[in-house]
Amino acid sequence: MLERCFFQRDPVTCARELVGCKLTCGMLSGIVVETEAYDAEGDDACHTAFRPSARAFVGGQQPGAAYVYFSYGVHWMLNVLVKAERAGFVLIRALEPLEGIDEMRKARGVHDLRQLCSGPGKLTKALGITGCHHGRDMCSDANFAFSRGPADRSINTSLRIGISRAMELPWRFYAAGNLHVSRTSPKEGRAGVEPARL
DNA sequence: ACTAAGATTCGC
DNA sequence: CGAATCTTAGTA
Repeated sequence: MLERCFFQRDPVTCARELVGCKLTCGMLSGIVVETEAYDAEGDDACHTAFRPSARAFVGGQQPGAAYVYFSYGVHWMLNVLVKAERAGFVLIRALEPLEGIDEMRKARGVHDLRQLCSGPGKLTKALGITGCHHGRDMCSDANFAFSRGPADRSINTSLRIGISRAMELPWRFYAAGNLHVSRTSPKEGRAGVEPARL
């Protein structure tokens, strides 16, 4: 399982390095193939910019804590709190299904592997992640944690998806060429280029 | 109390 | 392209 110090770095670094790691939830798991970084300061798209409860979460929880919220009255979104000199969240946007694929198919009601976890709302449904996971410490929970992935492949960068503020920040990271990414980039980032920092 | 907006997904 | 459906937060 990834130790606490993994999450004691800035959100952009954590988001990029979580791509390729494995997410395990009970008997189910998948490889993280897409993430986004949200910075608790100076990022108008981060929940901390307009939600006092998010600021309280950042202040009161340890790095590695799961930040799970309900979106559009329909879908759960999984984030991980990261904290160093800068704090923020990493949104988990897509997985490549690994273990428990039949369970995921049952939970999602679709058979196609590419449809199981190719979106932030899809993967929580597939793995059974809900509000009861909110606040759980992913550095000490044997049933809900990240671990090192197989090998690192090349990672691409793009603008974040589905937000209406701070749209210029290239803080989305995804495994190049992976079939389980949520969708093609709004504006394709160049592989190997360092993303902008604050 | 009432209203608005939202890091999405699916179906028409 | 629009509905689904609910939580948080701002305003009265």
